[in-house]
Amino acid sequence: MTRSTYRHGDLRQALLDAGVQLARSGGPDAVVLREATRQAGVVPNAAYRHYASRHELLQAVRSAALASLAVAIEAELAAVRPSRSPAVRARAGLRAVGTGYLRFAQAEPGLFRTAFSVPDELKDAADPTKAGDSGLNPFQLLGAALDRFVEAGLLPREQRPGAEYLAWSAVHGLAMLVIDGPLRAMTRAQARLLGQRLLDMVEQGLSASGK
Amino acid sequence: MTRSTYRHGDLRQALLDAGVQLARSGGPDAVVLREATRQAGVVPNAAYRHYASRHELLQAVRSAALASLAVAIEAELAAVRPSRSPAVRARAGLRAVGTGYLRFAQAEPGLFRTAFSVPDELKDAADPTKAGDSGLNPFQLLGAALDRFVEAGLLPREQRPGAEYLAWSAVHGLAMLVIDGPLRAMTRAQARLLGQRLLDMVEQGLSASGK
DNA sequence: TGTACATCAGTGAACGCGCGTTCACTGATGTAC
DNA sequence: TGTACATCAGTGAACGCGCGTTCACTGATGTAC
Repeated sequence: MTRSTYRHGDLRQALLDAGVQLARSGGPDAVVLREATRQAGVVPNAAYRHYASRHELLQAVRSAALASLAVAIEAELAAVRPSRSPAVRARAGLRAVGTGYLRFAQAEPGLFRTAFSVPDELKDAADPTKAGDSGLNPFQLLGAALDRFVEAGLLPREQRPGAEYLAWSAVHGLAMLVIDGPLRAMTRAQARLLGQRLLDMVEQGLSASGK
Repeated sequence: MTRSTYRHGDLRQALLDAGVQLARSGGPDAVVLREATRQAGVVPNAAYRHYASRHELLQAVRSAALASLAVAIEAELAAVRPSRSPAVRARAGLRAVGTGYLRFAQAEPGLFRTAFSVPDELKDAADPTKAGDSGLNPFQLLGAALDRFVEAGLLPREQRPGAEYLAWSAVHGLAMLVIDGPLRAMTRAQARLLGQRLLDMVEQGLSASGK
């Protein structure tokens, strides 16, 4: 790519876009600084005007990937058909979060893997660059869904703390096995079916009061 | 390392051992052919007498890692205290498989990550180099535990197919989040507790007949 | 039991690769007067 | 409205790095006679 202008215009954004594109097709290792500058039509070291290092660019890409995931979950939540019963609504909401997560992983495996490589400490999670349109990041969206579970009486309040890690584990594990692991030979339909069964399990497993 | 003999003795095994050591401390990317030869006290290209490529060495390391995982699960299974009730035995067996899996992930994160990088197609799973002392690989150990679940009447027979993927997902996801992901700041005790809660969820979620 | 020889495990030197990063620079832009 | 100048985004050239892999070799070992 060649430019007509000497100045690029918005190289910072162009590098980020290129980085996202690289992550999309090859995961975190594919986010190569030199390749991003190539795609932006710029000499390699020009990147250093905007990012202190390759690592910093990768972090920006990661934030963008997490934000995309949040948006995917929000889209699924928005599609939940309303219901008068709070319990039905709560179940549908949790299911929507899980479904959105799994769909995103399947549709954008490269971004998904990037989002969870060299990860956040949980405390960094509040960073707004990782959020979706609602201003919540994926983890917070899950938390909110579980809060509604408690309010609807589907989950004993004393079991609420940490419940996001349980639900998250199940869904995250399936995502990893399907996109990158031994289940990657599955068809999309098989994976979707398995995803729904998994969400059944989580729902049942969370709701049932501890033994 | 220097040798007194011109011949190495068992370079193939020495390279594998070095590879395992590298994977142990740095995951799959750390399995660097030149470094393995360095540790074996041999010139880099000597490796090609025994492995066709770096990739082939990595595959051998992966198999070894899976076998270690199988052994860890078997150890947990062996520690299950006997019970006359088949249901109690079945529950304890499944829990042992999950616990062994999580313990291994926590104790040997590098090997764990290596075991699941660039993974098997499921059909390759029968390879005996990936099995533990029982001759079963981790996936097969899980399957056997679930068979006992069915026999004990804890899982409807028609829900047995694919159930290993559900249980596996949950446990695998937690393992990933804890060793490599946003939960890696957790203490070992916290992680163990969370692991037990997760296994509760799986048990409850599998047993409950579909809604 | 001794010798000739084939085998093949390990050597030595070198390759090309693409990467991240540093340096001193140049030239377009926008601002101060 | 026009000119001088500071700013700083992007350039050009180069670095050292460690990697996987190929080549022609050498020399210890074990076997055949």
